[in-house]
Amino acid sequence: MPKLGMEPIRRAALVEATIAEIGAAGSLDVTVGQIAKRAGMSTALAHHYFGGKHQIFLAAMGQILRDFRAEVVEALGKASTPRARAEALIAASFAPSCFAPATVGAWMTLYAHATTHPETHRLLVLYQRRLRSNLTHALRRISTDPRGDAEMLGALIDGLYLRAALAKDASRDAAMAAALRALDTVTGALQ
Amino acid sequence: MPKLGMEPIRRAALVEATIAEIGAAGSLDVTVGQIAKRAGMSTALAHHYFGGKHQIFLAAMGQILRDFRAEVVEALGKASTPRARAEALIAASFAPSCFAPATVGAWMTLYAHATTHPETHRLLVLYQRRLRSNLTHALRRISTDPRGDAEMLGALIDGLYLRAALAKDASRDAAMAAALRALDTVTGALQ
DNA sequence: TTTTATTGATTGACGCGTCAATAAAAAGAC
DNA sequence: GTCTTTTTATTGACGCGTCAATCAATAAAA
Repeated sequence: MPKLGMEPIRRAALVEATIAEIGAAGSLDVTVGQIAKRAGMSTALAHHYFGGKHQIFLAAMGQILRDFRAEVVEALGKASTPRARAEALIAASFAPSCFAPATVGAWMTLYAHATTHPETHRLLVLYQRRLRSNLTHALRRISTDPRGDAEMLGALIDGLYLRAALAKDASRDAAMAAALRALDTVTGALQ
Repeated sequence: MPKLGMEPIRRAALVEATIAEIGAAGSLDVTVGQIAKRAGMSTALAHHYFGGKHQIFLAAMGQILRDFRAEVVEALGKASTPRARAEALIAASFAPSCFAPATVGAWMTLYAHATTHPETHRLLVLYQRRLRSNLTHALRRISTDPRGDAEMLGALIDGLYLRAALAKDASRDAAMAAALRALDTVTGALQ
């Protein structure tokens, strides 16, 4: 009983199932069969709509980045001062959703695959460029070297996230506190 | 023509071949067959000496960490002042050998697998603990908060490495410079 | 003759992607 | 308003390749 206009629904279901399956497995060692099963369809249909496994994964990673971006813009919207903008960026980077198993697994494999797959690499640089741009803008009035400090803070956020996400006792708060402390140090002279 | 005492030789050859193959592929998507071929033996022999693929990879990652550690202790040996020790740790973390394709690939997959494989996770925390310990010791006399600053610097180093290693134009120098700048900031008050 | 070294061949499983077939909705023909 | 055709949806089955791991067999050293 083919209902028309299923394509967007199926695609969304597959992306969601992919993220869920990545979270359950903790890695990208997930088969198309598992994903299709969770999404309630056959493997053939998954291939029909996406063309291949790689494209399914790419869509899933893109979705995760889009979700993260939504969280960022929402947090930035509530911030009025430069300082609040910087804090919002940090808070978004260490939001609970970033520590969901699926998100962590996706990020780690994003890193691992960035070295080989150019499309994956493009997704990663997109994220990094946006974060740097946002941080630079936030620091424009409260740092003596917005560019350099933004680069430093961006790398620090990634490093802290890496450690917190991989630690068994997900120490979200400690990581966020460390990032905020660094922000204090950076802006200390102008505050 | 079985020569005796081949086991350590074969194991070393397999580990070396694994690292080389990871570098060539840029990821852990490497088969036992490829590794064995590069090491000049049959897949059966590789299994005979290591028992399984996972153990071969684990041995290779352990070797990479051991190589890194050797580089660290050598750099630390040449350093006499606390400041020089901190600089040596940073220099070792951004040494050219850390940017060899094989090393980058191994690190990224180490991160990716740490979420699932406990043994891999143990290797990672071993590295992190050592780096933090070394940094804390180096900062003991030149920072007002050696513990906190060591944690921050460690995360910063990881984050900077992550970005530099995955950038097409491997910007080693810039990353190292950023880390040294952060060291300046941290020790500024006591210098 | 026992232990160590070594491999070709094989097995068993798994997974991606394809294809033919089925079914129903939409669009066009008359 | 029926009949036909095309488009969209959907799946079971399967081919083809890959790969990890095993085994039986061979050969030399102890």
